[in-house]
Amino acid sequence: MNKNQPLPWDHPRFRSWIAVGRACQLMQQSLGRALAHLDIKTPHLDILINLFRFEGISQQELARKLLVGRSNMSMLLPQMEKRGLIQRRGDKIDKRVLRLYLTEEGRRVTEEAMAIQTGLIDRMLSGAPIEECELMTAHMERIIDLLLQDESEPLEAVGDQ
Amino acid sequence: MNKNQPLPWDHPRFRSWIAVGRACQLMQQSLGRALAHLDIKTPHLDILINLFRFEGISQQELARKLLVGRSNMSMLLPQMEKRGLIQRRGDKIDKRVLRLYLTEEGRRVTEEAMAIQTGLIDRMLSGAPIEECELMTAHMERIIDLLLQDESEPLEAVGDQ
DNA sequence: AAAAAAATGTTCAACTATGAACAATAAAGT
DNA sequence: ACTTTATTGTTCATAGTTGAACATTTTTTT
Repeated sequence: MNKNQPLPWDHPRFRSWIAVGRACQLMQQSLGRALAHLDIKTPHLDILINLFRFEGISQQELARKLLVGRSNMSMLLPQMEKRGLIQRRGDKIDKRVLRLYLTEEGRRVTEEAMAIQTGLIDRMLSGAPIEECELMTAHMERIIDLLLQDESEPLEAVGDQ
Repeated sequence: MNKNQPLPWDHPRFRSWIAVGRACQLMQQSLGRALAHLDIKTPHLDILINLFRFEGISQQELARKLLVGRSNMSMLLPQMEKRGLIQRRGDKIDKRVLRLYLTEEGRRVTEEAMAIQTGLIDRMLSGAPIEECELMTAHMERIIDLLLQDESEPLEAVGDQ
């Protein structure tokens, strides 16, 4: 089509997003290493944090919040239950759903892991004033909203050339 | 330790980073869907973009740029070569290294895929003025630098309690 | 020059994540 | 009440990613 278009790396938004992706990737790796001594990995922490905040949530709801498939939860949760971090109890009125609760041990591990994660994030974002962080949050949440909308729609024509 | 500490979701930097992670996750998924008709996936595009920019790079250098292991490249590159997107030629002076080049087909696919990706990014970041994008880039690149430093060091005590 | 150390790419076993097919239960339609 | 449709969680085959062990080649040390 249009040759001599500005190359992507001359495009501020493109460069910006590439950097975001790389930073995420490295944060994930770094957090994984920092969590090793607690014998949990980052997917487990994601789960624990959500249970800490939304106790009694169902597996389905949890999967939606984490943007993963239900089967993923079916893999991870039983193993976390065996490790004594969480407990699964059937809902009394709807016998299909399993509701999730932290054990005492789970709550302890979660608090410690969250302290580690918060410490890491603080160190990494120490150069960003609070207002700039909140601005970033706003941008990211807008992106999340837009993409969740897109997920419902089948996506017709992309690009208007 | 300290009970009654402010919970992480009251912490602006924490909330900010969680949102960044979710946005990345969704962007990845969305880009994957938008790329399906080209018969490539996001890891392939990452590779293609880097070859587009740094033609003649070695597998090792490419792996470092993408923050993945060498074995990953050994898996993906031969299959991309069979698909006719790239070509691997041994370095003349160092017989260990394989240098990577785009084929004509590869360049064509890369340009189309980059247009799709740029379009998606533009749409998602349309609410963010250029200066804010560049500010974000600066923050992210600082994080990347810090984390790459950390990777070298063994990481001693975390947290100052 | 010979030996030791390092670097590059490959292979392989282990682990993770995913989506489709499935069983059990609930809700809606008739 | 009975049938159909939808929802929840599980299982399984598939595909992607990783790190360790390895062969080959280069660099450094002796």
